[in-house]
Amino acid sequence: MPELPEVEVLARHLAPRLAGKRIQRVRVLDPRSLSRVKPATFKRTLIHAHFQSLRRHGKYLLFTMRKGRASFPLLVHLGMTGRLSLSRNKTPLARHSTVEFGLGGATLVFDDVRRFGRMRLDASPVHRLGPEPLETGFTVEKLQQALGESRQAIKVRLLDQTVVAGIGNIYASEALFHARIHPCTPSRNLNQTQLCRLRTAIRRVLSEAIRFGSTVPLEFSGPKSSGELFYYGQSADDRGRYEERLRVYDREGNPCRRCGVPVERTAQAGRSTYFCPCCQGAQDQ
DNA sequence: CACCATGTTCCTTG
DNA sequence: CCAAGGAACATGGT
Repeated sequence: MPELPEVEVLARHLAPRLAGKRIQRVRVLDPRSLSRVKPATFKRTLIHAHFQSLRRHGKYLLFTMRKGRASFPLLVHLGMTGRLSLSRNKTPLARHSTVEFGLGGATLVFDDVRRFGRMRLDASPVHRLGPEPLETGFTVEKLQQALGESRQAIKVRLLDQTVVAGIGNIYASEALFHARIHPCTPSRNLNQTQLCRLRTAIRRVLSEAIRFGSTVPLEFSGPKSSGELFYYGQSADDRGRYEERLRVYDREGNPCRRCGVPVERTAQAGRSTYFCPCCQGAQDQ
């Protein structure tokens, strides 16, 4: 589920609810969800620690924990299917729970079907990330500088987290559609106009998704019922609204919403790319 | 059974 | 050095 927008929405949801909360219990149900730290160390370090702050960096959630006078990081990456939910119940809607934090009255659950998500106690991966696309400093010059002189296809380049932080497979295709750039264009061939459109398109698709409440429809069932439950929505209504917003992703063979020509799918770096052959025609220049 | 999947990392080949 | 491709990780949906 998670690209930058989902992680951002999740961070905004959790930050105020976790602030100041103290971890009373740590359960590691699957040690594969931990990276570079043994379960015993993980538990010993986090037990009795407080949540101090939470920030998103790319697709990472960076929690700053506090224990006594010392602060330390807790870094979470959701992988493909990771979810974090805060629940009052003892049995949250988590069928594949791998790590749980007992907070006294609530439980923070890390649920991850495919188990590509990771938790760790160092923030080093954050330092390798490229610029944050939604920050004011993300100018055309910054984007150009980040792309460098690479001949790599722009779609593949956008998935590189050291180039720009937080763009995933869905928004790479979506941004290139809005920028009217063919996904196979060598990135160094992009002219000033295209770079300008690309910058705008990236910021547009990401911020629209955040505004929407996230792309893979997020659902807050909490405010109505338990008050603290959070998970990705499943309703057909949510999915419908979500899919309506996508212009090309997962729409192979369907008419382009702009010109009506069938959307095409191709594979790049082992992943699907969707584009409109008419609106995103030329791959040179 | 085959193929696909919102992510990252590592390795090999050209 | 760069780019591309594949595999690995693990599980579920179609």
